[in-house]
Amino acid sequence: MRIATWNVNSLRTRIDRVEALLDRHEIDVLALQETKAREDQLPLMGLQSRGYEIAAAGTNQWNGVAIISRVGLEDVEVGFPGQPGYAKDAADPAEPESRAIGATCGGVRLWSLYVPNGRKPDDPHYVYKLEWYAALREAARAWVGAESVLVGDWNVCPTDDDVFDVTQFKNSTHVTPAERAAFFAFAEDGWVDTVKPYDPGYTYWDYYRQRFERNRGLRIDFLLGSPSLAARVTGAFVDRDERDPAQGTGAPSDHAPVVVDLG
DNA sequence: ATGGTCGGCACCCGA
Repeated sequence: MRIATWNVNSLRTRIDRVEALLDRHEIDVLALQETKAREDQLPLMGLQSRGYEIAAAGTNQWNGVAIISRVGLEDVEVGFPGQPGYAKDAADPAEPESRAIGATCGGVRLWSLYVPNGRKPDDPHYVYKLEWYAALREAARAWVGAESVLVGDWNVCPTDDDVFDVTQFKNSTHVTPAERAAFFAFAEDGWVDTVKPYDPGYTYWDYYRQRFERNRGLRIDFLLGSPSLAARVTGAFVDRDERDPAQGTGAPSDHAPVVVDLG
């Protein structure tokens, strides 16, 4: 079985690229982030004609996630237990908890995750990000004993090797000790980075300043497997060609898809 | 310290 994750930066804008990706790599299960589409806006025809089902949640802003599967899509769950929302102010209710969707596909429990960006280390969104990480870790303890995988845009560079130049991130999120600790806490619970042994390369390049052409990227998209799922991994790769502005039609997403094979 | 480029219920704001 072949699973993949991709921060697509608008599913409607890039539906042709999604379909081409599924075809090109014969992907069985694809997790998407930043779909920027409500359920009533999903482009379904080309997916259904290829034999895929889709489950999605979110708004048309940044927090949309989805799972596309041709090996079954069961027990769909929007949001994980205890997932915090973000309240813009005391009077407003927390925003909809739509940055995580889970499903069982081909016997594997998969979560498509978009970890909150955090904006700036002194921003309330940064505190929210750390709370979100802690709540996810707690919820994930219930899944680590089964064949499970946590995939998506984690919005963190775990080590300095995962940033093209860490000195440019002095007052930025993604590299702070607290974010890195929040990410590495998953390893303490048994979660395994399934991609790094096969491809430790960047997965994101900013649209500005020809960052892709100069290979000045970040590694922030991960597939963390439970021990029993990690034992099945036979290979993995980052599809850099999908990020190449010189290939394909129209602007690419700023993230590359990440693919993992299970034996 | 800026600015550069994307996307969307858009002419700004968040990534």
